[in-house]
Amino acid sequence: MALRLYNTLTRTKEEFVPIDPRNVRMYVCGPTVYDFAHIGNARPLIVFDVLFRLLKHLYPGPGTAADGSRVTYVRNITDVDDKINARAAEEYPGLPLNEAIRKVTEKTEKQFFSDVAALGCLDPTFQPRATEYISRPDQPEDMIRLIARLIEKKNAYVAEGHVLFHVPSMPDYGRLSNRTLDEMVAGARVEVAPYKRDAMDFVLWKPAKPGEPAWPSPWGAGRPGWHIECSAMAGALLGETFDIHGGGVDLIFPHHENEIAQSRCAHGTPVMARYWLHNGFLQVEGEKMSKSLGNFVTIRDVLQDWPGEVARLAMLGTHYRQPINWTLKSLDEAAKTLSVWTDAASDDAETRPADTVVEALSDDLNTPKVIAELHALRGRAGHKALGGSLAFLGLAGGSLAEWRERHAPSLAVAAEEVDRLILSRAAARKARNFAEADRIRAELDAMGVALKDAKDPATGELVTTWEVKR
RNA sequence: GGCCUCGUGGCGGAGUGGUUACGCAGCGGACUGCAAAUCCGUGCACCCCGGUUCGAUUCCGGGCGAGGCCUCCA
Repeated sequence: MALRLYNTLTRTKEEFVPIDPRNVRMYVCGPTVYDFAHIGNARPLIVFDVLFRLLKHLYPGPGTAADGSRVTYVRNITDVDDKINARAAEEYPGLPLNEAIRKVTEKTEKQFFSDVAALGCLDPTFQPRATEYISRPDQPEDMIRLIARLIEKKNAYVAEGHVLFHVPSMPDYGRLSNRTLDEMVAGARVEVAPYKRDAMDFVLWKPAKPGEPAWPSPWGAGRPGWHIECSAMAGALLGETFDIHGGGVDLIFPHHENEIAQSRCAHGTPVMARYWLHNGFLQVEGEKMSKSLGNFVTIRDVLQDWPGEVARLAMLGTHYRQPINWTLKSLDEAAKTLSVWTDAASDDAETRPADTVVEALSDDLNTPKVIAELHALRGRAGHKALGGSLAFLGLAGGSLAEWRERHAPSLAVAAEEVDRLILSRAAARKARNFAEADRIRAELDAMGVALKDAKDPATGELVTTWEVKR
């Protein structure tokens, strides 16, 4: 079955045809490591992890990717940025800035890795750090060489220690975000730095202020602009043109537009990536998530209360391009649903995902449809492929079981006491003394114990089980 | 102001030019001494106004409403 993906570049759903089926290549913009990742950050992590899994499934077997498979997935880590500097100075005022920055990035990165793993995401093939690709002679591409090439090709110029990309040098700049230069100039609301030739020009390299981290370059000691990082890392690890580039909708402009400008102009290629995928935004309880509203939710916060698989399922309940409303209710529902599925799948030895699941995913990652298919799978005799499908989707991580165990409310009385009461109730029922039986049931209920009567299908005998009410 | 996305039943959320989404909740039934749990069944929808069409929730135009981008942002 063919994979179809919605391409922002063409605003249509297109059949996915890889450039090289022996090595399908995908790049996704990763985090800037200055603070805990929030639940909005979790969306692209999960969405593109699902796509990664799907690609691996659709392109199985040995290939020419770095790990010998047929899929290469790159998700970068931005570890050089103004926000990092600001945070470092704020958090470790006594330390030299470089040292403080290292502390912030290391700590944040560690937390990030633990967050994504808990959300059931597989490790990407590469997770390059921006600082490692400023100058990188052992790789086919790095930021310094990329910038030098852009200057050489007259797409960039040096001004007051900065290197700037000259936007008008690229005739079809704006294709991804579907806006023309004129429109952008008309809409510009930012004060233009005096050294810019054009208001739209953006920074490739900027001089470091005293005390700030700096790397040597032909244009003086400084640091890279944000956009050039992704162009360099993608170029180094995926080549001049690759298959899929992903990220949040908010990155379309200017980040992805500028990435395209840099990479295409430097390489002289008609496209940077063939398919551009963008996930929609996330709201929390119907409101925009922001620190001022006090509804800022980190992944860590969520994982404190919920298993990663539940958060993942809640996220996949909405199609990735739609806005999603992150609510307690949806988490609660996801927990219930996943519990039911997990119980049903416990005797399912299948390791492959069901065809219907793969089919739904292949239609532009229609995960809500996938969920419907999982419900259908549960209804089917033997639950064939339910377990395999859950594992495939990263929904069988095992922390759900721990969570259910942990959230089973504790009981004030000993289990033996409960068993004793159940026995006397059984005796009362046998004697058709229902008043007494109901009294005992009410007593247990008051203790937080719920009873379930069932007939043993083999013997026809009445069996009473109990559980602690939540 | 420019650009983009979206508007489906009580709620969440797919999809389609004419036949069931699916889940939760509700309702009915089975089971039960009565319940609970479970199972089975089931009602409820396509923002408004025009247009195209034999027929539109689905296509086109307009309106209203929500969100995003244009500045760091997933």
